[in-house]
Amino acid sequence: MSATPVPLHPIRTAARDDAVLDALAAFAASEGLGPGDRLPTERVLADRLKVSRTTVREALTRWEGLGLVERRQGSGTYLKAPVSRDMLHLPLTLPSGSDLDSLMHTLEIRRGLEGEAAALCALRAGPREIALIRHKLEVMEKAFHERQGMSSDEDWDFHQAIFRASGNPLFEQIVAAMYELFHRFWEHPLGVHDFGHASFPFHRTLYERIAARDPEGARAEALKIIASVEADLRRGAARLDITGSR
Amino acid sequence: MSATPVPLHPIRTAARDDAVLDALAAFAASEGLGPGDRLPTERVLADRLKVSRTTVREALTRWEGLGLVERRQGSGTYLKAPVSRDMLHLPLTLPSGSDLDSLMHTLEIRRGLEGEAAALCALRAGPREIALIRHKLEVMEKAFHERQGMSSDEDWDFHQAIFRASGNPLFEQIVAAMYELFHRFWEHPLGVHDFGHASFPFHRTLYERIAARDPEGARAEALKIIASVEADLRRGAARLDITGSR
DNA sequence: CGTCCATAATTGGTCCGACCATTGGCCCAA
DNA sequence: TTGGGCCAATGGTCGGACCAATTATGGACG
Repeated sequence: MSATPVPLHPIRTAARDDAVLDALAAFAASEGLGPGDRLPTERVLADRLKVSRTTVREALTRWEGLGLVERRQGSGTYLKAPVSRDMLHLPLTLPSGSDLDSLMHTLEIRRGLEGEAAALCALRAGPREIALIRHKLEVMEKAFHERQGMSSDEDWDFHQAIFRASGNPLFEQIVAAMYELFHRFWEHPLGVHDFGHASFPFHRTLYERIAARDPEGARAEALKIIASVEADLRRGAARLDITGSR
Repeated sequence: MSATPVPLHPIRTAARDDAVLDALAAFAASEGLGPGDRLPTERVLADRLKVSRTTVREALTRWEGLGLVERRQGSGTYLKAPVSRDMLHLPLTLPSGSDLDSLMHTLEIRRGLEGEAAALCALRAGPREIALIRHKLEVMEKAFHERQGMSSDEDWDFHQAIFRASGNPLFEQIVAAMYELFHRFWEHPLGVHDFGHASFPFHRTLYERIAARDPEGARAEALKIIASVEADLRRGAARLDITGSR
């Protein structure tokens, strides 16, 4: 078979659902609708778009499944996330990960991405971004000393600032999903009440390597943080003798 | 804020849709249905489950949006991925730019993940996995020589085999999304008709490092592939003088 | 005047029956 | 064997109806 350079997209004859979502995204953009805002009722949409309510509902159902929208019976349909006409929806489906392996898997992804993001951040961050990262670091350190332990929120704010300074929005979104995945099954620190403690000093060294515009140094420090969390996780797992089942 | 150990699942007022999906997942499990298999007609499901076809359709629409299922009018509804009652779906919405920067962003993600996956693969792959990777490599090399150039499909098959051998299903899913994001705006090789050509030899060296159980060597070879594609992309962009807009 | 509660209107959730568009198999003829 | 045309099956859309939860309304009562 000879090469077929053209992907030959299958022709979409019926794209009514997609058309509804496109129109809705355009509407949200023109109206400046953001998360929390309420969008028109299904009946209004059906009337305005000249389609049946069934079609509107099918379209909204898809957005609901993607977590973009929340429907409240008797109240209305509300935006949960910013929507746009050209967005890529990446549904990650994985076997119910309440076991140690799944937690480790999220850390493996983070190991790859956090190192890369830190390196890129050291290359691209401007003075303003570096100042912001420093600020987040200080907030985190303050919270650490006050509460005698790592604080998830402040810790995430710090990492988030680094991702944003990397100039690549994909880092933040993917790692945010890993964070959520991780915390969904990490309600208790597995009996290790100083969980994450060991990773604390590396946050400052990571900041220093970024401020020094040292990509490889920053990457190394970021990897230390992940390795430290991994070690804590293994420690807690060994203590609780987690075997894999929920 | 103090720790709130209980996730507090939002109250599910209406669980009819979910009940349908649960029943369908159970059915798929009992029948041993896998990807590619066709599942019962909407009308049959509605009759069997004692719900209306509308409800069945809403449920299937959610699965369709999650990419678990594919509907073909006039033919039926087919499984695209293994489904299970307790499976975690983490929808991820990414801004999909159509400019050069976005293409580069996907490569930055791949740089982090492919290196990590290659290293893990070298650590964990068993003889069977390594044999499969070798086979995919040979298929790719054969296609390369026959068509005088890289072939996307065979190339992806090779990388996919590596991801699967890494033991972490997240790698394949995330990078698959990056692939899609990349190819969505890369119909033509930007005028570089030997696009990807330079990355060809590194595929074999990558395989050799994996077969030798050399994690860091495998990581290095994987990074060479990404760097090569990046260089090609910059080359094509420079030629076409792409400035960012589509 | 303000508060409280029953009532009505609004809105999403489900159901039904019908029809359309596409697909795929079947049969028959060239 | 091949080709075309017919036809049943299947997903897609439609309109209308009713149910359930929520919210707004407005009057009664302290």
